[in-house]
Amino acid sequence: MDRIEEWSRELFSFDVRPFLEERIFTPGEFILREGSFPQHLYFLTQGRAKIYTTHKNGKVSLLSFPAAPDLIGDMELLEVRRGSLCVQALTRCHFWVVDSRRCLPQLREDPKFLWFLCNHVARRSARQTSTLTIQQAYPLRNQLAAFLLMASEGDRYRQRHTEAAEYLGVSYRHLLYVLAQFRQEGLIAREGGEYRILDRAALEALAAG
Amino acid sequence: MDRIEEWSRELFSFDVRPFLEERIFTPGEFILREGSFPQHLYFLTQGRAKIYTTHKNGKVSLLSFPAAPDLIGDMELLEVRRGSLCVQALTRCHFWVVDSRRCLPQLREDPKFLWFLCNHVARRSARQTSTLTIQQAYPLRNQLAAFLLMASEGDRYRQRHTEAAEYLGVSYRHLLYVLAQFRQEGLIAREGGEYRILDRAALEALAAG
DNA sequence: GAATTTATATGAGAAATCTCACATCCGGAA
DNA sequence: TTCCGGATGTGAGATTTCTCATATAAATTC
Repeated sequence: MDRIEEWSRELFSFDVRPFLEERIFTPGEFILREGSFPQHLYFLTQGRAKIYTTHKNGKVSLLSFPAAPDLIGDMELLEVRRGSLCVQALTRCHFWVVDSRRCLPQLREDPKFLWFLCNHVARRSARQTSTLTIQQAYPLRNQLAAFLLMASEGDRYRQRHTEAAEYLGVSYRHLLYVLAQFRQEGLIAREGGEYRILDRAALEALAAG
Repeated sequence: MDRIEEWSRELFSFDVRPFLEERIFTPGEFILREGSFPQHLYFLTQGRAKIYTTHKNGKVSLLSFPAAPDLIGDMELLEVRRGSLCVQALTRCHFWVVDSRRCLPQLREDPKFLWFLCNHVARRSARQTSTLTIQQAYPLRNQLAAFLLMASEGDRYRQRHTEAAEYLGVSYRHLLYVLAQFRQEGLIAREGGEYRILDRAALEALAAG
């Protein structure tokens, strides 16, 4: 496969292929589980997963939906986190898996890879900053508007409400409440099993705060 | 100053001193302002600052209180953020300032520095993940307990309520409400201008969820 | 020192959000 | 097919949190 060669040349200064393995996870399968200590770096090349954590009070926080191309296991490589999150495949997921334990010395000396990693982690941090402050400053109404726009394909929105609630950090009940409000205001409409965006401009205005 | 030399040897493979400058900010002074594009990396060696952002609806989110040793301007160096945050000195702040524009080529090739940067950014991201999910899953009661323990020195808590409210992402009114609750339950007591922690164990239990 | 701002404090009522209860619908497993 | 767990939807009432008004104390400015 020369896709691998091209890709590995782009991200690494050294030949990473000896430490590389291709791997496929089926829907529902765990890439990382709470309490596990991965020794690998997972490059998601195809598919979609979800990252979440469960709290002592039983609530689940859905952190993100990584989709190809993305990187999983970076925080664990940097040893800033120790198995506090779950990563689970949503669709069939293809990975290029780097045995980071075996090639850690090379990784630590590879400016090309490290620059990529810095950018990757920093981008995630910037997203989190934004999510965190928006969540502190606005009610669900505004956040949901942004989420509808972000998670819809064209005018169609078809996410599981259970997942959306966990992602937005509100109760299922309240999510349905605000969705009903939007419907009543003519911003969205239900069509069979999914929703259709009727007034994109109004949602964008809400999302912008 | 050989403190600088020692420090620069620890973080950089190349001689960073030609690009280095020492700088002091007085309390209240801005290190970064909203809308500015810093071309520098600020190593906080002494003092304490605050990072915040203001939303369109007027609310202020206090993100963190960087204290020495810490790093400011890293996200901007990596170009994942463009002047959306304010950083303001709380106490007199001493910095070692690297002119990152002039030495960007060296920085991008320096695995020692990049490894440090990765770790730094990743640690911040891990903190944010934790903050974000805890905030989604628990009411102020629990978060405040954690904050009191974190922000107190010994048994004494003496933070500005205005700042605490912005940091915790709740209204001033509500913060006072829950503080009064804690007082009534005998967890804390007011002593002059400050508070004293009476029942650390109970607070720890609350903080743990 | 007077004036002005900023922080502290508290009340009342409204809005946002949560919990729990219950009904329906659908897809997969036996 | 039947059964069952999960997802959807809705109601009622409780809890958390917000907004606004108001008052005083402390700090800053002039």
